[in-house]
Amino acid sequence: MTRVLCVAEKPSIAKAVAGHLSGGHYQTSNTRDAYIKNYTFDFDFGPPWGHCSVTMTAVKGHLTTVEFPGDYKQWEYPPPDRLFDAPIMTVVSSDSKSIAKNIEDQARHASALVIWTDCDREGEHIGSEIRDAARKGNARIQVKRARFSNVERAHILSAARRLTALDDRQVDAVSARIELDLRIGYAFTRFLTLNLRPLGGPLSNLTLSYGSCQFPTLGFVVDRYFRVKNFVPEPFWGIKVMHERDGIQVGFNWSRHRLFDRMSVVILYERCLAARTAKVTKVQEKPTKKWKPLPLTTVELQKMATRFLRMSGQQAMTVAEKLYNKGFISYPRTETDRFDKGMDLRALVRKQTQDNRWGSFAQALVDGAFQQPRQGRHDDKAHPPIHPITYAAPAALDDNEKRVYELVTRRFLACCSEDARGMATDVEILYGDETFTAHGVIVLERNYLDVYPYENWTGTAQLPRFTVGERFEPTEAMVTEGKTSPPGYLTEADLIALMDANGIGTDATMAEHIEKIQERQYVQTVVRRGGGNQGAAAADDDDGEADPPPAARGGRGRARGRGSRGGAARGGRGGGGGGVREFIPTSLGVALIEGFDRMHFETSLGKPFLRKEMELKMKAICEGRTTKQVVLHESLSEYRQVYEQSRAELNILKAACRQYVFQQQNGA
DNA sequence: GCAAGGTC
Repeated sequence: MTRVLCVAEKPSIAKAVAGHLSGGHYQTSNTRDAYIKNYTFDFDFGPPWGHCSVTMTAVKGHLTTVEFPGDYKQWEYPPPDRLFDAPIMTVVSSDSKSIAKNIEDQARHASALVIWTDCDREGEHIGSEIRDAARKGNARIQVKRARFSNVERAHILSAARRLTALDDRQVDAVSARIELDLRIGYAFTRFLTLNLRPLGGPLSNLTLSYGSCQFPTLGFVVDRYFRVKNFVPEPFWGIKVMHERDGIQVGFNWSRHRLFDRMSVVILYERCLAARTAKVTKVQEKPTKKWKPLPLTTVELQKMATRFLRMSGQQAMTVAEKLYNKGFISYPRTETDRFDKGMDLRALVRKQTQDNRWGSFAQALVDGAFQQPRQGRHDDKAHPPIHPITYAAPAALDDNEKRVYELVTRRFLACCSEDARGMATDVEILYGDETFTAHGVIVLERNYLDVYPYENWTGTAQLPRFTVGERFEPTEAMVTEGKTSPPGYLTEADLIALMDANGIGTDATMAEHIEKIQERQYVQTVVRRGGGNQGAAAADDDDGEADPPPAARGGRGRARGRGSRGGAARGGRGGGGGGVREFIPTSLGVALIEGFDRMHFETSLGKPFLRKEMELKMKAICEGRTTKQVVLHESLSEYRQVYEQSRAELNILKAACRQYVFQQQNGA
């Protein structure tokens, strides 16, 4: 009988796959790693192997790391730029030695290896690490790869019978990323630390790290900080028309919205008054919907947790992982916002009917209100959207777990119900030469909103009846006055959204990068008082719309408008109390980003473009348009130039540090 | 002492 070794990316997948392949009949043995078990059973893979004796085990993510040889471990010598072409070694990481040994031992008895890692790039690379470990035990072992995107029984069984090869292009793409991150991260970290420490003061014992993800993340925080700081409010004027009918006050908004010239507005306003009556030119009533949310991804989970649960993204992930390990929710690291057609979602809804908060809602879905969730455009081909797996009674969870579980479950139930429905009315009037509009909505069916308190349908006022062609004299018309307002500092939800949009980090690491730049003392958080607003501009004009900052973009250096809030209370990690945490850079963070921005680079290190470029190059390797060797060569010579120039213009960076960190007033 | 990516 052919002996086959199967290896998954994590213990939970090994267990699930072993369960499906064996039909639940497997033997379990412990390994020297507390979390990893070997499962043995028989399985028929179909031709050519047929009936096999199988051992299924797992790794815990990457088995190996890369490092420099011993003579590059000192910081003082050789100089940091030697790290661009120093040799590097791939070694089994210290906490994975026994796992690698287990695979090596098991491979000795097997003639084939089947890799069951996640179907994403990193998973492909982990597969290659498993392959290397197995070949140490058995150089001639045949290597196959199973491709699966969830752990449903039928899907796993069919994956086992359609084995493919490991995709070495994806392996190469990741190994290029690993090597570049190591060389560039180490080289620039040493460069910054060694060169800026001599400035003394707070710099003398800090580690000034550079990383392809942490620096752009810092860059976002600094960028927003300057947009707030340099914001110059601009006054504007508008016209508002009010009319009362059937006991309802209707506010009509000016179609020109607002103008930045007072005299023009006054003239237009006087023409309105001169006309005395307004004429109704359009009345439109039509059914409208508020769409239910998309299935939950990691990025969305983190954004929601920071907004509604007063947790940091990092905390939310820790809690979600606990819930996952207890089997209550699905894998919490996913980019996928569409459910696989084959999944039995109704069965998952049914498990929630026993709850006394959302049970009756779930029951109504089971009884016929169920709707297939919307399909988003993202699919990582590795994991389904985050959803509850089994019912968790409140008593089984601690406080934070309860809140995250509730969020995941309510989101899931909302996804499986109907969009909210309403009737929208639009009325347009002509008053003088000016057009005004009023908009009203009545909510007819709340549907998903009943189970989803995180959203509301606002502006839901009913309009009184108007008829096309009728004339009326408005109860009131006035000139309004306001000024543009600055954006708020970045909230964690904003920051996560920016990282996501720019491809900085992965769903699993974004929260870590945010932690890292705090640990490095590049940024700090302050608590904005006044509650759960979402970091959008708090508009002080009277029509409730946020204004983009007009003049300030890019115009750094002119310090006007709101000043730094550096003296405000330091944000506690635990959230607590009211208020949303906002990120502001420290003087050190500003100095580093400003320093690099003032150097004469095509693309500054503080901007997200370099990481984006790396992403594109990885994609090109995967698609066979270039190779790992070419990418490494190109990127390293590019970064070597950046390094050379940074060294040549070091005085600019130092000047920025003196200016911001030491508050001295001489620029570059 | 230094990166980013997996996972527990």
